[in-house]
Amino acid sequence: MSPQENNNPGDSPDGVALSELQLDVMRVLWRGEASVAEVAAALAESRGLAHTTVATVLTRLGRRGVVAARRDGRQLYYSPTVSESQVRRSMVGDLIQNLFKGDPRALLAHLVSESEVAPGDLDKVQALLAERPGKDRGQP
Amino acid sequence: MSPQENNNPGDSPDGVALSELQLDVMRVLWRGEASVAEVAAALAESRGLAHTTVATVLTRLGRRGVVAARRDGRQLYYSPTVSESQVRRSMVGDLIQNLFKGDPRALLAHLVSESEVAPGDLDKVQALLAERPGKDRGQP
DNA sequence: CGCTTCCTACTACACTCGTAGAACGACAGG
DNA sequence: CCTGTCGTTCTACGAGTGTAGTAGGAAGCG
Repeated sequence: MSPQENNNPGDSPDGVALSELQLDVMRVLWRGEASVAEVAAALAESRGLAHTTVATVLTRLGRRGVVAARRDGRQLYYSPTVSESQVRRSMVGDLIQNLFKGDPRALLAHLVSESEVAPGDLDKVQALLAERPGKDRGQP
Repeated sequence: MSPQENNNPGDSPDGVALSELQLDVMRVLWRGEASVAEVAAALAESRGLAHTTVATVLTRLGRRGVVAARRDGRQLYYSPTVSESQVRRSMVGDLIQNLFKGDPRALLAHLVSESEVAPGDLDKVQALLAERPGKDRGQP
């Protein structure tokens, strides 16, 4: 399969659930386009992966349409086709659906009761978000 | 494998990540001990599963130590060995770790910026939690 | 020009999950 | 007593994942 046109006709992945490794890889790509070697290098510290492993992961992500590959010489440069916030939206949504009956406020309650967030935090968050409106909904 | 003593020596599952189906099954058990048939019946509406499928799922959950089986005649009655909030803690924790660099406040920010929770919600949640202190941390 | 090096593509394997059929044993009804 | 019924256990299979080796081609070095 040529990696350029590896996007199946039924593309545009809206339900994007990624594993831990896949997220680690994506996080590298979200910092900018990267070759297999660059991704492998970036993950070398945290995980000692063979670089064919990284290649496999990227190929499979490509098959799922969540990254796109551009060939330059014999090197492949990968870039994400989904933004981080898109993935967050999707995965947090799934979690809320599965674990909190679809009620986001139940998750909030969990956070508070687990002392993960304090009463004052919401104000701060609110203030922060007010400063930079729009944020990064939808990738550039 | 006899389902009574199916708990591996390295037991006590603290990292409990469950799939959607597994959660559906657990939700039934959290309402009280149930046989395979009862679980299958409870899920019959939402999912048309063969009851051997349910049996398989329960067996596998048993192997992982998240449910315990009690035999009565030739029937097996399953009950959870982990509480719902334990699972929530674990899975929300994972999500925060993987998607929000371990910062719970980043998840809160996401919730707010996605308009999943409104500014006033935290107060309500807080009030609710104040009424019933302790809640159900750790199963009975 | 030939050999080493680097990269991708293919293949492989162990494991989990969703899903379910087949086999087998026990119990109840005629 | 024999046979059907019901429940568990075993086996199976396709898909996805983590992980990596091998093959094959291009590119550079001497």
